[in-house]
Amino acid sequence: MLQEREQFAGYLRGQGLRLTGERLALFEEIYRQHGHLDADALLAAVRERGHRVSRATVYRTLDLLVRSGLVRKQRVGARGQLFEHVHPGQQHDHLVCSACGRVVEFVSPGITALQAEICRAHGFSPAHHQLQITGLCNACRDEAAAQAHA
Amino acid sequence: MLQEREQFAGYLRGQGLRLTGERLALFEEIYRQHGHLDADALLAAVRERGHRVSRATVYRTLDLLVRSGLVRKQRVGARGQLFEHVHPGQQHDHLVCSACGRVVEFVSPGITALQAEICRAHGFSPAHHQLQITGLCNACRDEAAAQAHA
DNA sequence: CGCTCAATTGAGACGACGTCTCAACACGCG
DNA sequence: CGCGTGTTGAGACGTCGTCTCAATTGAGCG
Repeated sequence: MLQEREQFAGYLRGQGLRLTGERLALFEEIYRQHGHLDADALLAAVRERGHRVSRATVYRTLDLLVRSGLVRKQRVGARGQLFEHVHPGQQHDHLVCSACGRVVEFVSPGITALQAEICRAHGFSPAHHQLQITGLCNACRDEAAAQAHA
Repeated sequence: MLQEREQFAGYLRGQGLRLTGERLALFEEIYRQHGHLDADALLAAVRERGHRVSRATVYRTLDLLVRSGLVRKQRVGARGQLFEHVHPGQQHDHLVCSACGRVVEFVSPGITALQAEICRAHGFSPAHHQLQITGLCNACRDEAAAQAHA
């Protein structure tokens, strides 16, 4: 994480921007979190630690983090966008249960190869991909089956 | 399309719902369109043909079409959700240019196999998937290169 | 054919989410 | 210290989708 922090600081320096307390607090919080979280959750978590930060600053800082390549922004599930810090060399994707909304992460080694091939065929330079499989998780499938019986 | 219309009518009948003029107009319009479109575009297209339909009805009908399995709803690109009628046996995915926002469809035969394997490993029953590759299209890559030169 | 009642609709209020504006503030530098 | 630019918070604003509710429609039935 120290390396990432240096990357963030370097990006800001290079753009003539400042590494303020708010930005640092948001950066650290997003790296403390294991999975994805939305802007509101991030705001709540940072405030929980005693920082006074506004919603606008959360979105502005997330935008900077995305630009610096440290954070990924995705639209997954029903609404809103989720943020998560980038895991170097290990991009994961999502299984979404359409009944309970649960999101499970998985790693798909085969996807990257397919991605490169598809992009070559269409003249695209891929930056990253986002695969989302929608379906029913174990629990919800069983529940649906039980209801169908009754 | 007659078959699909029958499927829609059958779904409605089965639920004790009615096949009204508004629903039929929306159904036909979404099948006239080749690719994806958003709710506003659909509303405009239907009004263009002389039907008076409200925004609420558009969303309500789209929901019915999704439930009946005829239409797919996806979040792709920056904001909003896109709708498109289902092409039987040929699910396509999307390349999104992060510079100009252009969306290109492609078919990925290998994805379905990977999908099934991943779901098996995680105890999911897949309903469908959504793969989105973000990057730069040919034109925008050239433009970016030209700007870097100048 | 007209009744009845549930389904459907349109208009607009509402809610979630993200962006923008602007005045006040902070920080680096001469 | 004072200047200038970057940053911030509060809240207004815009977009997109949902919800409410009164008016309307339409299918089934006598």
